[in-house]
Amino acid sequence: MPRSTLPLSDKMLDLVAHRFRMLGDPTRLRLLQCLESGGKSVNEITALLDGNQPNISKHLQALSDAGMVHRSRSGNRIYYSIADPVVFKLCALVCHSAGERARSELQELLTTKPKRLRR
Amino acid sequence: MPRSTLPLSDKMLDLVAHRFRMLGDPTRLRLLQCLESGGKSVNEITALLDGNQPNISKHLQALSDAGMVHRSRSGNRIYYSIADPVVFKLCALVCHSAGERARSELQELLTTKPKRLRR
DNA sequence: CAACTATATGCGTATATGGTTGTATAGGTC
DNA sequence: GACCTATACAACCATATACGCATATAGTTG
Repeated sequence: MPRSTLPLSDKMLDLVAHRFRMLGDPTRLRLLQCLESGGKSVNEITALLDGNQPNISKHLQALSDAGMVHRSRSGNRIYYSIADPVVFKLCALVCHSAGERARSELQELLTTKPKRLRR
Repeated sequence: MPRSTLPLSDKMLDLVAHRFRMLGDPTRLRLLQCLESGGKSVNEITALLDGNQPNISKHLQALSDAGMVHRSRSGNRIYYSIADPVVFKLCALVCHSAGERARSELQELLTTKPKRLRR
């Protein structure tokens, strides 16, 4: 019985990959970012992000299917909200890591190719 | 940090999305998992994962381009190794979150009927 | 140089994904 | 009921991605 979590089962790998793929699109990241300040209706989101409604709706549904946002109806509209704030933690980690990498790349560029770049 | 990190710039959004997309494929997750115990040559990885070499090589290159693995040559072979262990933290977070969701979904299935917002 | 090994690349194909447009459906209002 | 709004769905196109095969490159050894 696989007790250790690291050698993930194939199903778990697919599941995890699917979640990462959900985060792998700028439009969806924008959506999540937009929802961080609180749940919003599709209309509000569409206006805020300046996108077209069907596209927004499709991405929201994808996120909803993945269980990353929660939907609830209120009269005529449907409100979406963050289902699991862990996404922001993930983003923060990736941002930090990406920043680190950019910095170290810059460093390498500066040391291997001496250029007069002042800061 | 001079600025708030949350309203990400478009470029940063693309970069973050790209990194998430790199993690959004089961084969690449397997690759990373395989490298967690230490750097390995393409040959070793190919054997361990029972995949075909060109495919493995291509995924490794993608990961390398994204700065998530390191390459180093030793004689005839090329060794790949994890560049940033943050990927495992990310995976752990997603695994935990996905597990939570699966559990709550099961719970919901057992207690209520599937909700439908349409039709 | 030839032969071998290890890794990378190019190509064709199947599939997945994102975006746009048009339309259908649910709820609210008159 | 007729009509309006908000949202979802379907069909389509373009692009991206993953894979497998064949082949090319790089290094090593005889």
